[in-house]
Amino acid sequence: MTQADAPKLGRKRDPSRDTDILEATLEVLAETGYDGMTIDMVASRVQAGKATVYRRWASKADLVIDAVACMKSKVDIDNLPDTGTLRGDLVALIKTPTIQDAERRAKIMGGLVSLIEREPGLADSAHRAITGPRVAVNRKLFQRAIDRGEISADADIELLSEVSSSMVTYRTLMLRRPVDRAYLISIIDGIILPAVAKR
Amino acid sequence: MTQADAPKLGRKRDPSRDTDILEATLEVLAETGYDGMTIDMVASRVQAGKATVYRRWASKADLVIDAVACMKSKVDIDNLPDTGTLRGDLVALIKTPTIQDAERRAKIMGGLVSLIEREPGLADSAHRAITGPRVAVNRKLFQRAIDRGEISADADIELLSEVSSSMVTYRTLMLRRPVDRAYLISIIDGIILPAVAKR
DNA sequence: TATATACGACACTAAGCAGTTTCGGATATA
DNA sequence: TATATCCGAAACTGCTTAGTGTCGTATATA
Repeated sequence: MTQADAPKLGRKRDPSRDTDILEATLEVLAETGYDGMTIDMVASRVQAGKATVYRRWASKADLVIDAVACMKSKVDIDNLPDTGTLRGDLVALIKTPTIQDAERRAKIMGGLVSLIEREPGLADSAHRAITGPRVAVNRKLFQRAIDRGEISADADIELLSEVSSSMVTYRTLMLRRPVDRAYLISIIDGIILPAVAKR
Repeated sequence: MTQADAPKLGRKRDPSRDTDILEATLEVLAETGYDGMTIDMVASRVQAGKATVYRRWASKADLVIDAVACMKSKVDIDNLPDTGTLRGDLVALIKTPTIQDAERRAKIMGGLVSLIEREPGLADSAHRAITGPRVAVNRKLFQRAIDRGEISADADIELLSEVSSSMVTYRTLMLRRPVDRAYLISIIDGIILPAVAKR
């Protein structure tokens, strides 16, 4: 009953094409932005025809929205480092693949700006899929530090959790300067930790 | 000699059309972004013909780049408030027109993302014209606070000066949430001031 | 084996837009 | 007054691209 109207005859759809196309969509989106991206760029990147794309998604906007919604978080929030100090935890999350992922997410976010302008409802789900997971990780690390009495209990955790995402996005999209280990460390040591220190 | 090849005959160009068109360009850019903007939108907004635009700028990109470069800073860095405390100075800069200007600049910056992608050299001048002035103001206020011994002398002034611009831009473009007085105050009291406090 | 659908490839349509040209009228010089 | 340039308006060209349709082929059911 779950597939009541599923076709019984004919060649089956290849589900691996779905994920291939969604992944290619994110790549092109990060490289050229929504307006610069064409369906042909996406299709040809995975050796597919446009028809194969339009058989699955009704429009370019639908494809992009779905691709963003299907993004997976790179960091497992249920298996975070626990070094005993907030600084140790934050620094432990700075690894080459994590940095690259952060830049990639910033570029995807930038590619979405013009689409969000036209579909404001997308802002929420975009944030939830792209930067939300990292903000949630920070929030959890801060809360843990408060619970163990390491940092000020009345720190504005919500706002502080968004600092690194905001600054990485800004640096990547607007300043076009590289996000490297030294920059992320300077955010931790120059802003985050001083701001939460007990006094 | 300065106008050696200036035409002697015929109707003169109306210089007021230049500024009208540049101003309209920034408006449309903030509203629809670079890719969504058409020359007709800009021209018709100030009751001009496309030919009048193309007589002055060779291309859409040239027009936008010039419009951004000609942006004026809303805050006069040589006439900053001096309340005696860093918090007082920062709060004194939060006025309705300043907030609106900050949101407008964020949207212009967002509208430029796709153009910057194609012309990376633009990133520098865009930052200098749009958010640079506000960062410079913060830097000056911080330096003054250090000079009077109010805040920690080894605070990372450069980074801290960029915090508010980063977060306002992020909130406006990505989260699409309003930037109001309460939000700006929370940045000051929840991040900036705690981070620079002497200990 | 007959039928129905998916596939990649590609031709095709329709719309939007950058940039050019043309027009009648206005404004400057000589 | 003759000439040259500007103006707003609008027609026009050329290109790009979203989305559709078609083709020959591959793969599923019955």
